[in-house]
Order: sequence, then C-alpha cells, then structure tokens
Amino acid sequence: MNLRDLKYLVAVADRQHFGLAAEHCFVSQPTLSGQIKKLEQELGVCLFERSRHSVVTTAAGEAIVAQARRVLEQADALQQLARSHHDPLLGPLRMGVIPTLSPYLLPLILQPLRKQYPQIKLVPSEEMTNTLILRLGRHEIDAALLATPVEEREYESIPLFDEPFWLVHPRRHPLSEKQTITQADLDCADLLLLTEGHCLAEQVMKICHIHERRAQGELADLRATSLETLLQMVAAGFGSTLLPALAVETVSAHKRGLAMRELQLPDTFRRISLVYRHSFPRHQVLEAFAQLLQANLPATVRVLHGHSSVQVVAGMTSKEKPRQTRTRHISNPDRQDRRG
Amino acid sequence: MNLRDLKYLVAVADRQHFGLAAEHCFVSQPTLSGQIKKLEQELGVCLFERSRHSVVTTAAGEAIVAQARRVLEQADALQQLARSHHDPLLGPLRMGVIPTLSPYLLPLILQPLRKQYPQIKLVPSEEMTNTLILRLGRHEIDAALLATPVEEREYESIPLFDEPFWLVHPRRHPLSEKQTITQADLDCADLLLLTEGHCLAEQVMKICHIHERRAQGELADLRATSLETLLQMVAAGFGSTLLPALAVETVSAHKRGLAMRELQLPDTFRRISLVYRHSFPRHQVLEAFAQLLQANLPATVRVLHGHSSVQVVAGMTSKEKPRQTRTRHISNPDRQDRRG
DNA sequence: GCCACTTGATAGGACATACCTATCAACATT
DNA sequence: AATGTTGATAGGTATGTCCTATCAAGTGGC
Repeated sequence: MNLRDLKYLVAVADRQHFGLAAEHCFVSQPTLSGQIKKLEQELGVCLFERSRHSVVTTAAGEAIVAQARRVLEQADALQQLARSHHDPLLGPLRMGVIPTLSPYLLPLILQPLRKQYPQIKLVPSEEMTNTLILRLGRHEIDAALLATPVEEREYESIPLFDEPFWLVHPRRHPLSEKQTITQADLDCADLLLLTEGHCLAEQVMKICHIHERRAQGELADLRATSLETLLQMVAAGFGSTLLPALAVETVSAHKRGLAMRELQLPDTFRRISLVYRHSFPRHQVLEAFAQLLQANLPATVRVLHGHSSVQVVAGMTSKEKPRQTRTRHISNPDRQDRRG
Repeated sequence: MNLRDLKYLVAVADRQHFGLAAEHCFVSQPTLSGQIKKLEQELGVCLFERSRHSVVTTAAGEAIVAQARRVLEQADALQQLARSHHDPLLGPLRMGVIPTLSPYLLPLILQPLRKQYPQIKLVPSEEMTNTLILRLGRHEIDAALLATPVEEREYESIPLFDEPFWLVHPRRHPLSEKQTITQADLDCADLLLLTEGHCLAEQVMKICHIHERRAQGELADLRATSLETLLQMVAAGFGSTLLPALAVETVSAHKRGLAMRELQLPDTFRRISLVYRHSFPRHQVLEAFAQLLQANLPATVRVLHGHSSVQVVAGMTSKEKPRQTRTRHISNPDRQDRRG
C-alpha cells in the first residue's frame, strides 16, 4: 500500500470517473486504472463498481475511501509539521552556561535575541563545565557556553570572545598602593576562590600559581559558591580575587569599598566558546546565536571574529556592523577602552 | 513520501540503531540508511543526529516520528477495514422485492438466512418493478426479486422459481361449477386486478386476454392496491382473480368463502428471478442468497436449479439436499402435490 | 599498541515498479 | 453507420528500491 495509491483512490471516489481523476493526479488514465486495480487486489476488496458508462464506489469502497482520507489527512499533517521545522532557527535551543558567565551574559542577549530571532526559544541551564559536557553528550542540551577548550573530537567550538580578568580587592588593601599589578603581585596575593568544579577557580589558581603555593598550605580553605558570595567575602576583607570582565560590569556600580582594575598581564583572560556536538544538525541556529551574542557584548571583552563557519544566515537582518577587526588568537592583548 | 519510509523511520526511532532497525524491516542497513536520508531531504528536516557510536532522534525528529506513527496507525486501520470486507457475504445486501412477492416470500427466508448466513444483513425494500429497476441502476439497491425478465444487458438474472397462478373466486360463483378451468373460462372471467404498475396485473391481463376485452370497455375500473385488498374484494363478491402460489399459502387458512385452485393451463405461472447489475462485485452473496431462498420454498412452486453461476460458496454448510430434479423451462407443468 | 568488531555511509549493479503511448472493446450519441 | 466516450490492455522506458561489497571511524580486548 502506498500513499500515492490512496490519493488515486480518493480522486476516483470524488469524481466517479477514471479519466478526470487521472487528470487531477497528473498521470495517464491507464496508470491510474492499473494502480487502483493493484490496490483492490492488495486489499482483497472491490472498491469500485465499473460499468461501461459509470463508476460507482461500492459499500466497502465507501468505508475504505473514508479511511484513506484519514490516512492522507495525517500524512498531510506530517508534511506541514516538517515544513514548520524547515527553519533551523525554530524550536528550542537548549543552552548550558557556566555559572560565572550566565548571570552576566544572559541579560545582555535575551532582549536582542527575542527582537531579532523571535523564533529561537532559548532554554538556558546553568551548570558547571563537567556537568554541561556530560549533558551535551547525553543530548540533554544542544550547546554550551564554556570558558575551557574541549578536547574530545566529538565536540566542536565557536570561539566567541576573550574575557579579561580583573583584580578585585578592598579599598583598604596593600595592593591599592600599587600603580600597576605584576605577576609577582598575583603570585603572593591573598586570593579567595570559588568552590571546586568551577573552571574559573582553576584558571585563577593557574594564573596566580596557587597550586604551588597550596602545596605549602599557604591558602585558606575558604571557598565561595558564587561570584556574588566571593565579592562579599572580598568586601568583608577576607582577601582579594580575580573577576571576569562581564561580572565587573554589573557589580561595579553598587559594590562599594572595592577596588577593581583590569589585569594587563599576558594570558590573564579566559576564552569563552560555544561548544556543541559535531553531529548537531542545526548549525545555523548556533551561528545566528553566536553572531548575535558577539554583537551585543560590551567593550570590556575582546570579540573573536573570523570563525570560518560563521556566516550570515538566510532571513537574518545584517544591520549590525562588525565592531572590530580580527583579533584572533591574541595572547598579548592590546589595550582597550573600558567602562566602569 | 511513502508509508514504507515512515515504517523505516519509526523503526530507527524506536531502536536508535540503523542496523537493528534494518533487521526489523527485513532490509539491508544501507537500504534503510538511504531511505531515511531521502526522507530527510524530502521533508527538509534532519530527523536523526548521527555520531559514530550513537543515533539520537532530534527534537524535530521526535515530533515527526510521533506524527508518522499516527499515519501508520491510520494506514493499519485501513488494512484491517479492508480485511473485514474480505468476506463478500459480509455487509448489507440491499434487496428490492415486488409487493406481490415480498410479504409471502420474506417470512420464509428471514429466519433461515439469519441462521445460515448471520453475516448477511438483508435490507429489503418493497417497490414495483419499474421503481426497482430504476433504483438498481442508481445503485440504491444491490439486487431485486422480480417476476418479469429484464432485457437490458446492463443487468443479469438468476432464475429462482416458477410460481403458478391460482384462480380465486367466491364459493358461490359460476366458476365453482366447473370441474376444470379452461382458457375460455379465463377469457371471460369477471377479473379483478391490482392497480397499474404491478407486474402481476399485467401478467393476469395477458393470461386472460384482458387487453382485447378492455378495448371493448368490458372490464370495471375497480383496481386493488394490494393482494390483501384484492382478496377482500373477491370475498365481497366483486369478481374473481388470479393469485400467485406463495400468496395462496398464507391466505388459504383464514380466508373463508373463497374457492382457490391452481391453474393447470400452459404459461399460467410467473418466473421469479434475482436481478442485479452485471457489474455488481459481490456475486457470492447473491448466489448464497439465491441458494438459500430456493432451499426454503414450499412445494407449491417449482424451483429452477442449474443456473451455471450458482455454486456452493465457501464456508457454507451443504446439509440441505436438492429437493427436486431439474424442471427447467417447463411450460407445460407436471401435476404437483399441493397443500390447502 | 594492535587487531577484531562495531557503527553508519558510499558505490555500483540487479531488479521491480510506476509510468507513458498506442490501442482495444463496449457503449452512447449523432 | 459514424463518431465520441468510457475504462482496460499491451509493450517499452525510466525511476526507484534493493542488494552486495566496501569504506571510514571508533570501541574494546588482549
């Protein structure tokens, strides 16, 4: 049995005429006759009573034609459904974001996203890197915004931007005296960290050579569960810390008693990438998302353009101009304007 | 799009594995891969996310697979429906019967029919010959029990039985004196007739040469609308009439004051046939019906066997023995036992 | 680290099926 | 009788589906 045959069937039933039905189906009359005959044999039921000058649907035929209509109706619904999924931007985009990025990045893009790509339904989830990668592998999320490179060849990345680290300490603190911060200052700073599992904690430890120092038992075991808590601990005078630039944006206004400045040392930034399964079929939505995200970043971060697979997506308005020339793979960052 | 492809689709979706799905569909894995790929291109939607070691249905795929299940479900219902129509005996058999036969024949066969062929749903309608032929042509009925041969090649007939005519007149009537009835007796009888349109009226007029007599204005215009009325008119002394044998069966018991005898003259019977469109596809139900009807007739009629297309239908119990040797095309009937 | 085994994709050829044109047989109309 | 209509049939072609053989990439055991 075949959907085509069923179409032929209802065409004949509607017209009680093989020739007209054939015309309607854009096939020749013998073709249609043959297919109807085949269908009748297959079903074991005579569907039409043919006489020389008329065709009449049999009683059994009436019932079967009615059912055939139901089949075709559902098949039609399937095609409409498929058509509604034609737009790769459409549908949910389940996006994992690390906790040290999510609360500072999402507010920047939610509104522009809804404005420019209303069909993208962003479903964010905030978890730590390891969890996100696990969930990515389990197809529970479609992509993740991570600050660490992913090695597995199963995954691919679109580098989005480099986010400098800022040194944060109480106003009344020895570091306030320093005109410029050096690596030596970092190496001996009284650093406060996030709990284990946060990639930010790892990165800060690496930048400040904390692994070596910890071996000497120098560092307190005091760990914060969020950047918010961390800042409060700094404000309370427990020590200093490094903060990613986007987090600085939001806290600078109302956190008093804190001194913050961007680190100008080499490799004192983290690279934020959009990571996804190599096999994820809706590249376009990721590319659109990445492009929109980059277009709505503040100047405190360094946007990375030039990812080969990023292209203007069909139907996308291209009114946003490139804000920056290529600054790819910069490990010795230029100075930049900054706010706050 | 094809129902086969949809089967492949749900097979893969159910197993998340091309090889197993192919096995389930009794095709090779490359075949299945190719068809799924074709389907994806046709629908313009990626249905499965394939990686080296796993297959996962995409979000769009989930929706489309669910719809595909609905299509297949309806298609399956169609096949079941067709299967339920496999038995050609099944379903309604819309049978037209002429009024001078219906009330006397149907009681004889309804119970045996229900007992032997419970799947046949007989839908009788009682109308005059012309109307029945019209309705037959309009496919409003499937067959008709008529007493007149039908000439059009569009229709075919199964001759069922010859029904003798009986002469009916009041006990106190000149004809009561006669030992035997001759053609001359008929030619001058004071005959009462059914209204125009009844084939019986035509036949009686022909047998009794009433057309010639009417030209002379001899006959009263008094016409009965039914055999029941006709008998009452005879009982009331308005005249005599001819009655078909099956009608005699039922009235003989309670109609008093009437004398009835079977005519022994040539051609004083009518031939009852089952008439149907040549193109009617369910021959079997007609043959089964004809055979059952013949098996349940009283001895007052002469059953006509030997119709070439009458055969024992599959599933039919053959416990009824032939009650009579062939008496086909007898125009000079043998004497027969008779009741009443 | 090597080798057997698994996965789905690809290539090329065999076969089945659906399609076409041309034609027929039966009937209706002119 | 001639013409036009109906659906069915015949024979050839093109498309589509299927197979086997093979590949590429990855997994797991030893």
